Amino acid sequence: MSRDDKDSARARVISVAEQLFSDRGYKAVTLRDIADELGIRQASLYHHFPNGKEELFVEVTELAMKRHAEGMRATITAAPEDVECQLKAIARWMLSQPPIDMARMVRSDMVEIDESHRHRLMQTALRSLLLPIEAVFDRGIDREALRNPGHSRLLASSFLSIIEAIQVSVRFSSRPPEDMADEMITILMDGLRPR
Amino acid sequence: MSRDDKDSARARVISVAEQLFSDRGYKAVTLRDIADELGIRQASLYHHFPNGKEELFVEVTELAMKRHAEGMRATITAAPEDVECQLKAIARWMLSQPPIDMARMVRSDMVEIDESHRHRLMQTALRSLLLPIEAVFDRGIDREALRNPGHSRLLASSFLSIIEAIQVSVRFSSRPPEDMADEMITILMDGLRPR
DNA sequence: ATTATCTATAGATCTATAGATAATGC
DNA sequence: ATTATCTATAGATCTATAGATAATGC
Repeated sequence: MSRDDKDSARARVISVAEQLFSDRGYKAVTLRDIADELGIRQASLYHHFPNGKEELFVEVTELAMKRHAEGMRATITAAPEDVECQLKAIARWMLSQPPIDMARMVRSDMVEIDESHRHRLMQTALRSLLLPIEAVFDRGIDREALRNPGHSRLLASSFLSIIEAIQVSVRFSSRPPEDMADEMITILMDGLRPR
Repeated sequence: MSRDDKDSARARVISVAEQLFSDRGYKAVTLRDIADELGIRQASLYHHFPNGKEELFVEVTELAMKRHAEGMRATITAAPEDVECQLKAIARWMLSQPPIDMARMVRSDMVEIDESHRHRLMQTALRSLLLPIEAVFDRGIDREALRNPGHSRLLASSFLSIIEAIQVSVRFSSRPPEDMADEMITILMDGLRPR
């Protein structure tokens, strides 16, 4: 088998695993689910991931985080130097990716894996997702395009959770998620109070 | 055993199960986990819930939803007729309860249970959590205390997800969650843009 | 007599390992 | 020769059932 096939076989495993883990979480997805989706046998997964399910989950999550870190960076630098524009661009980027349920990740998935893996993944998630958004708010505050809201970390995690909620609501609404994100970002900027 | 003991034994099971399910989700919590926490044997749970794990989960979730519906109602009627006050009161109520991860519930937990149970629980969650918050926003819009933001459902689910995010962040921050909620509600009302 | 627990265990499912077989590249 | 799959299966874990035993109320 060629180097390409080797890569793409492993990449296919990761891609299917990411979809399933993203949807149902670490514990609820079995290796059998992943193998079935790939049309191979459960034991064959051990060729690509000799250390089994946890290794696969860690790898899937790390790759997703790497993708997010790079996607965020590219999205933000490509957007105009304006907080509202940058947030809307970030929202579009996030909505183009498989949903991340941070709450589930922290409270359900992470507790099932090794202490050392957990610690590293948490750091990576913080660096890849939360900090870039936080930086957008901080730059806005520096430029006095935002008044100082006190805690940009809280703002960033609220923003993230709103995007996640929109990704859930897609199941029940036919409204384009980008519309919903734009609407909420406008509200964050201008407030609900009439003027 | 007295009627009270009967009730309280069952109630203890439900209480422990709620804590565990709330923390780690349906699939990740085993009946053994629940029994261990109660200091009884796994099989003994079948005395209280003859239909097993799914019945227990459905009952736990329905009771939690009933509690939320009533808590929301009481909280909102006790609060002043002012959107900001009512939202802050709702936030305090939610923060006093075990966290609900709506995204996990919809995407992970609900897919593991029976179609009919799922359907009913989803309806109950909508009625108990989302609609009361939506109604607060709608009344604010009617009174012209809010400008019409278009979609109060989106607003309600965003609000809920912000509170949930705060409940997660309690793990990493020593800041009182009520402070964080108040800060985010003020931002929702007044916006981030300087004036 | 009723209620709440227990022990023992069946049957299903899940992760992981060992070793065989097939496909591909040199 | 290397890589990717397969079959077979061990061992752990999980849900659920059957029937025994202990505790409580009348």
